[in-house]
Amino acid sequence: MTDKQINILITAMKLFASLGFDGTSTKAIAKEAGVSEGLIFKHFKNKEGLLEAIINYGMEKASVYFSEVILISEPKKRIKKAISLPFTIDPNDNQFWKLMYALKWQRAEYQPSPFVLFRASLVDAFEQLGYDNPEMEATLIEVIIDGVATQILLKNIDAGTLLETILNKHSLN
Amino acid sequence: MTDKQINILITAMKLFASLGFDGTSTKAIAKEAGVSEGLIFKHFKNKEGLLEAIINYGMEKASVYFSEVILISEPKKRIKKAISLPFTIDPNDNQFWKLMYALKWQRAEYQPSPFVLFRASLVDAFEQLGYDNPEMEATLIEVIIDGVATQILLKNIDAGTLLETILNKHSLN
DNA sequence: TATACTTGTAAGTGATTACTCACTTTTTAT
DNA sequence: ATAAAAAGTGAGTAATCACTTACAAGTATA
Repeated sequence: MTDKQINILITAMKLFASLGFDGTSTKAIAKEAGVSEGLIFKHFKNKEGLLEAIINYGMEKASVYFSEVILISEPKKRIKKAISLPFTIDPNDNQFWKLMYALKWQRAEYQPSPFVLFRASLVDAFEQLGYDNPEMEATLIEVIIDGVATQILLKNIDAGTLLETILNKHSLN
Repeated sequence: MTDKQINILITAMKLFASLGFDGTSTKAIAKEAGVSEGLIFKHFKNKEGLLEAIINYGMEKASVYFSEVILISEPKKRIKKAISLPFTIDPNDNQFWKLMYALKWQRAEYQPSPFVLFRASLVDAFEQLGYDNPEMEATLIEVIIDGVATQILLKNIDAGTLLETILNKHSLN
């Protein structure tokens, strides 16, 4: 991808994140990015293709963090790392994650594969630890991640001691 | 409100919840509700007014549940009840809450007053229990509620034993 | 029954939408 | 240097958007 293409991508991502996909016109994206409207369609075929490109671009960067969790062999450490994920979101990526969470509520079918693998590695960790119901324990971790992400991305809470408190309640330190 | 008005309201809520506010046209609402498009504007002034009416209608019903929490004087019981809230969502109200959560990610400024009072009552409960950081503990409860709601509304998880597990980790039973 | 008011409709309105197309400019390869 | 390909533009397009308006039908009260 060229610099100009990435420019369009980032601009569109910011607008989608703040105004929503349907609330953002291709004209507005072109104006904000400083290119002609036609160029968007030359590069990304249509508006939907632009959204897909944004998601792929973002998930490619994000999957690095998921891998870091999955590759930890010691189960308790893996779970600990998983919970810490939303606390370590790069503020530069805030808009991408806002867009991802907004899409969650509007496109029921959509569930990127990194998330699926991530969940499986959590279930595995709880199995190794001999928990009665590893599936449910994994769900509880997802609950916390979703909840923390919501608080961090929407209100800008002071996450300072929150992580430690959560780890305490789950006996993970 | 007349039956016909409520009919428009419910129809619009369903469409907003599944297609998004911007993704739903007033023409589509009228067709689905079996009324003329003009009638929507006669009753609700404009599309934004329709959304406000939906939110007011839904929050009025929902605030009953918030009140039930706030009115509990024993702090531990109040917190317990708060956590149990998302587990007791009436499936008939699923679409309303999906809409509310979707709006959260698109309308940063919007925060209905029942939520504000609800949070204050949580902070108060943790203060009564002598916690070091009642604000953070309240945030943690909100984290759990947001996370559980996300899981229940989007994936339809078996919430069976999840509530008990959460209450256990928080020493609330 | 006559009058006033609300409820409802159908056919519009200008503005905006995603997208196309004919064309020019820039880049790349030989 | 030249030809081919890619990048980029700007003025279109039909369709759809939220919303209006002129008017008809229904309903309540005198």
